[in-house]
Amino acid sequence: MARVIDETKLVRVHEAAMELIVEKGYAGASIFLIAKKADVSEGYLYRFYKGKEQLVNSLLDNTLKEVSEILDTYFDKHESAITIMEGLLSAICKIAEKKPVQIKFIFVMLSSYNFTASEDIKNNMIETLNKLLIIGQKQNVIDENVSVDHFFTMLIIYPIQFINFRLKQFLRKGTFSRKDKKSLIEFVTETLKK
Amino acid sequence: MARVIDETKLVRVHEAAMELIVEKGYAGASIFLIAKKADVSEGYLYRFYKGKEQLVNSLLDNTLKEVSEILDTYFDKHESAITIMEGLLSAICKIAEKKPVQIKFIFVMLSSYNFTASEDIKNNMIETLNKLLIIGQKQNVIDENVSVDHFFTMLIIYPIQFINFRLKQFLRKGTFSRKDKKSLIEFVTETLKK
Amino acid sequence: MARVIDETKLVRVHEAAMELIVEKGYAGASIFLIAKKADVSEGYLYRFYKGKEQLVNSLLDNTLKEVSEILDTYFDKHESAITIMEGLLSAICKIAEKKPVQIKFIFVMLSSYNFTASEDIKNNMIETLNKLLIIGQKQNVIDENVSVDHFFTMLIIYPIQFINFRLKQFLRKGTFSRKDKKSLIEFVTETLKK
Amino acid sequence: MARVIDETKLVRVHEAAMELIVEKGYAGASIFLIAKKADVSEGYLYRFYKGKEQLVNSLLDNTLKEVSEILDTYFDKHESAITIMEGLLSAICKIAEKKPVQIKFIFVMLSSYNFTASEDIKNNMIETLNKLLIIGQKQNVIDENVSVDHFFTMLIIYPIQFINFRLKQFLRKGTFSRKDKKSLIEFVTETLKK
DNA sequence: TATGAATGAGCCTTCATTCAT
DNA sequence: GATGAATGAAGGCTCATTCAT
Repeated sequence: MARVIDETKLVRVHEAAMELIVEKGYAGASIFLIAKKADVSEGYLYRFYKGKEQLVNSLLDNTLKEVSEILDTYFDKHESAITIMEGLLSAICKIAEKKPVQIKFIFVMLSSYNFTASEDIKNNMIETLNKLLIIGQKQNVIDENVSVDHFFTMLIIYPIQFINFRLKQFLRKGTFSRKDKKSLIEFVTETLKK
Repeated sequence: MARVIDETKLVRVHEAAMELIVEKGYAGASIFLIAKKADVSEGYLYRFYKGKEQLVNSLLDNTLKEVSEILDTYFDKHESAITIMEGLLSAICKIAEKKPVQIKFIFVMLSSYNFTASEDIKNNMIETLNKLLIIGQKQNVIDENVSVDHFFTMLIIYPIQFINFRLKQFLRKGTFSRKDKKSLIEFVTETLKK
Repeated sequence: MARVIDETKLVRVHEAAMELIVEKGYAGASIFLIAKKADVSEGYLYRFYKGKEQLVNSLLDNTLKEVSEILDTYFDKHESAITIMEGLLSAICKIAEKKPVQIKFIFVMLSSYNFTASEDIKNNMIETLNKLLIIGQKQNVIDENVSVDHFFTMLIIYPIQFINFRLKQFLRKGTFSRKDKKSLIEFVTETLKK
Repeated sequence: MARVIDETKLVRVHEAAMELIVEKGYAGASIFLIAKKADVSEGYLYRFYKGKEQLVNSLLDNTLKEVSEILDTYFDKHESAITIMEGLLSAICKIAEKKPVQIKFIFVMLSSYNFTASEDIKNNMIETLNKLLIIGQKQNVIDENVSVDHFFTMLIIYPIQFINFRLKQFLRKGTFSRKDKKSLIEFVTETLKK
């Protein structure tokens, strides 16, 4: 039998790729650098992906899918819109604490005109958010005048941006604390309420 | 007379660079493409910039400076915090209508860990925003609990993101209408108010 | 028993290699493709050959040896030069019908400055052709003025080229029929006669 | 004004490419090696060709066109089929003496299943050869039984093969002398006559 | 023995940058 | 001053080869 596939390796490639893309941008994250950081040969990733672009697209999809699934899970488990929203925000913050690269990666990729989330993930997310908005408005925790666009931007984009400008040290030292988390959740839910 | 011609050329280079970076990303916007689009030779820009990176950094600074100056202008001319904020938001929207490339460019560049606004511009903006926040809270048009971070994210980042996800057609067809403008200004000011 | 299985495998590798080299050239015939076509692992052939180049050299030698041995066989069995030549030409045509890959392979490899027949095979062939030429001239079936060079080119190279330009569809649809065979044998023998 | 194009450079690239392809095959002739041999930068040829394949295709076309044009010239200038054929053969031999690389290059490329002459050149050549065959048969210098296929193979392919097996030193030391030229022309014309 | 996961040298190609004109 | 021909470093990718299993 031939050597067995080392699953750790692929994970290392994923992490190295995300970190380098965040740090140096898509073009700056060369295959050489990614492979070196992941302690893997340059040819390795071509066993799993057709090329660099496919790797990055797959990474973006998986990362967004994670957020999308968190939303779905909360949506399925709970009835209260406020609980769902707080759960989602809390989950996003937890990712920011535990795996800040992921949030940075989403941040970087979402703001590119070259990469977009796959239609499936986008549609699924929009659908759930639509339902959540209606429920929230029925339950009087979201203002009647809030449109889907603002709901989406406020609930998903705003937190990601807020967290990242922290991590990017745009305004102050780059950490995202428990206090920030509380403040963020409150700000978003209050804003949507009215 | 000769000077005038030069100025036009450089402006053409700037516009071409921004358009191409927005469309194809930093790496996709090659010097060849930029020069071609600007109807200028490839070597031309090296008389003014040390290289591509310096050009782009300069572009980002100038674009942000424009926004910063709009803020300063409104801040100097008006006493009412709400008027200043509405003026700023309105100005951002006007840029989005008149020169959408600029807003797209800021959007793309801000969400990159490679490029950052120069310290000067950043500091000046933060200073003014700080003052505005305090005035706004005194005038009871900004909630007491709004921190500088949220104020900045909501007043500057949120509009840019909102506009761009429109233009990027993330949620729906990519236009930014007068109605959107009104809705955006209302949403932001209402949010900050309480 | 185990040996037999091995032999089949190696034969499959040989055939796959020749087919792919003919179809895609030396560089296009990758080890991966050869192994896949032969239903063998990529590492397999390295048990028998030092590398790709050795494999191909060996293949060329074996294929040419086959032709050389046909010539020797006819030469040993028959006295009439015309019978020997016709036998050889007929045998070459038969290969072209039964195993066209072999003829294509010789065609492709002979016209390369990278690969040459091994000295042994070359020398043996030249020796026999020399004898045959002398006999043929004694028997008045080969013109006195025909040199070894022309004899070799006409008897061996010309048929291979003629067949291949047929198969390559250079002039017309790519088949090599019985009529072509007759025409080829006649043309070559007539040419050498006078 | 910018630097002026150095025509010599491109010629050097062409020669280097042909020489290396002859010596090491298409795959062995790397861009690095070609550029080095031509004393040109690696990126140079991409100003004129889209890639390696286009360069080689263009080279093949130009080389074949040269032969094709020689044929046309003789065909237009002379009435006698034997003069035309002798002229063509003589011209091919002259190329072999003056620019042996060209003949070697045609030899190598024609026997590849990956590269073919462009349809235009092929068709033009076949057309002229067809006319020449008919004229030759009318003038009793080409046997009635010679088919187009044999005519083509004998008049074009045979000489190229003969010359190359000389140059390849398959049978003897690799030169192609005046005596060889005479012998070749005689052999081909005699063969076709009867 | 045979496999095929993993490697990394080397390929083709792009493109920021230089500099002769 | 302005051009654009030329460069060559660096990029993405392929594939012959190795070797743990």
